[in-house]
Amino acid sequence: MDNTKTYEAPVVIYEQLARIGKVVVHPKRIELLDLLCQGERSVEALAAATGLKLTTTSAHLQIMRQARLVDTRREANRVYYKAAGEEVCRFIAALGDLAQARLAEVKQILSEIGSHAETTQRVSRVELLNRVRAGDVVVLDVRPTQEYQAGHIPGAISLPLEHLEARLDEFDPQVEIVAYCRGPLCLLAPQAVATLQQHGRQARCLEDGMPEWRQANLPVAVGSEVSNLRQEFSPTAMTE
Amino acid sequence: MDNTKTYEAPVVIYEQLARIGKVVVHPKRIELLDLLCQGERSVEALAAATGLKLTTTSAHLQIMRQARLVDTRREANRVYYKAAGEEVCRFIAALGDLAQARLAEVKQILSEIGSHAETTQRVSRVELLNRVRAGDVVVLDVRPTQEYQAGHIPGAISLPLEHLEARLDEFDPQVEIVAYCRGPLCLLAPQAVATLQQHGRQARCLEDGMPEWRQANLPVAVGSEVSNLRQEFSPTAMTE
DNA sequence: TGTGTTATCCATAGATCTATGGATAACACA
DNA sequence: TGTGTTATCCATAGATCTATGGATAACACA
Repeated sequence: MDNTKTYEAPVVIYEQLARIGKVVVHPKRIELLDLLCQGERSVEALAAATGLKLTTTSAHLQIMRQARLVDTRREANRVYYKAAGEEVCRFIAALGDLAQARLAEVKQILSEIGSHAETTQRVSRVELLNRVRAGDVVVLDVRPTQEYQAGHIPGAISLPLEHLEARLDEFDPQVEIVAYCRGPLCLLAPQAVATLQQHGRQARCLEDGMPEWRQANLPVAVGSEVSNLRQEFSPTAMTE
Repeated sequence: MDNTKTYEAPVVIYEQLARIGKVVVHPKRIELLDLLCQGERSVEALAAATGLKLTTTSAHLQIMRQARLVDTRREANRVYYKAAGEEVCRFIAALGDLAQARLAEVKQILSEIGSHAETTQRVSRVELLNRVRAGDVVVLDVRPTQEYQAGHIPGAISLPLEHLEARLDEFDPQVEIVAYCRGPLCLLAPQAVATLQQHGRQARCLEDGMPEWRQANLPVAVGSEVSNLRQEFSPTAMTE
């Protein structure tokens, strides 16, 4: 059978797809991409967030850049990376969906950590918007402060998960809390809700997370925001 | 900063996602998955289709099986593989979309090969259905015969691309031809249309390919089908 | 049971990838 | 220009992946 150009082109196509596949073969690169879907970050910040050495982080970012999945911007000494378009974030979301559909382990991890959280229905974005207007709900952003400042739901309080337990008594058991984080793959909010529920608070997760909120074209606030909890915190405490 | 279980769970999640990412890091595995989205295949058939040795093919399939992206069925001596659900095919489609959006090379390959084909609008599934009923169009399946037999558009003629040139004179220049293949990543139909147009035939591509036709819940025929071209071919010629 | 067919398992050479220390580059600011 | 900061480049040891020949397993059929 002749093996001329007729079949060569499709092979080339698959090699191109594999360039993108190459990015998502390494867990840390998926984590980096997921972070970059939350907003732009410097290399140093990405290294800190993922626990990688700076040089290793940079090496991973080069691989992502070669696949055209990230864009960069230089500002003074710093280079800021971000996801190169919505398609990238949608692809990562599709990867997460597939993993949830096919890998029992993922389902199990999600349900274990968020076992309490998952027994209660998640709050829809529309419902949250209405209740924020009505003022009968506390919105809690449990991501790291940096991500909160890059963009959060207006009126949301920043309380990174690791500080939640120390500040539990600031929450009124009578007022429902809606927590959110990075999205369906992120376990920060389910963990926060589990903790809150264990301590007698009414708490639920928002459906999905911040990137999905953004994609739904809902309002996004940036920077610090004055806390509207009963007790005021000092700004330094808020920004870690 | 404490590095206890708080941040451990998300890491585990990304490792699970990387299990799936691992599948699409190799061009041949993407090709195999794309083939398996066309219908089930024996290991031997997959080896033949991709040009891999049998043992290599089997090794790739094991990796895909570990990621739960394929299901198997044994029938006598043969083991038949298929994509483990629609999510798998949607994921491969998402990968293709992302590649098209981000990689200029992919756009270029697609437009080069199908340069003529792409200047003319593709035919929508609805339009094709109507015109098949009206009988004023020839539908051409240019995939390998095996894939045609696993499922094709009712009334379509099987003419694998490599035999097209030899049988060009069987097509009436007055009747429009609509060619289809495996989907947006497959270049068989665009190549066929380009060849047909170069020889003075009216030809266009169908939007997407067979998997998308299936997903749209449109009728699918299986097995051989009597040709409805002006000239009849012997069944042996039809089945390679 | 014996023979033939198809797929998987096993072992391994060679290729590729990953993490990282050290050097270098790009920049701000004195 | 000199110094400090941030990121990339370079080189490389060690880890992982790929292709494949040979052995084995699972089955049909005599």
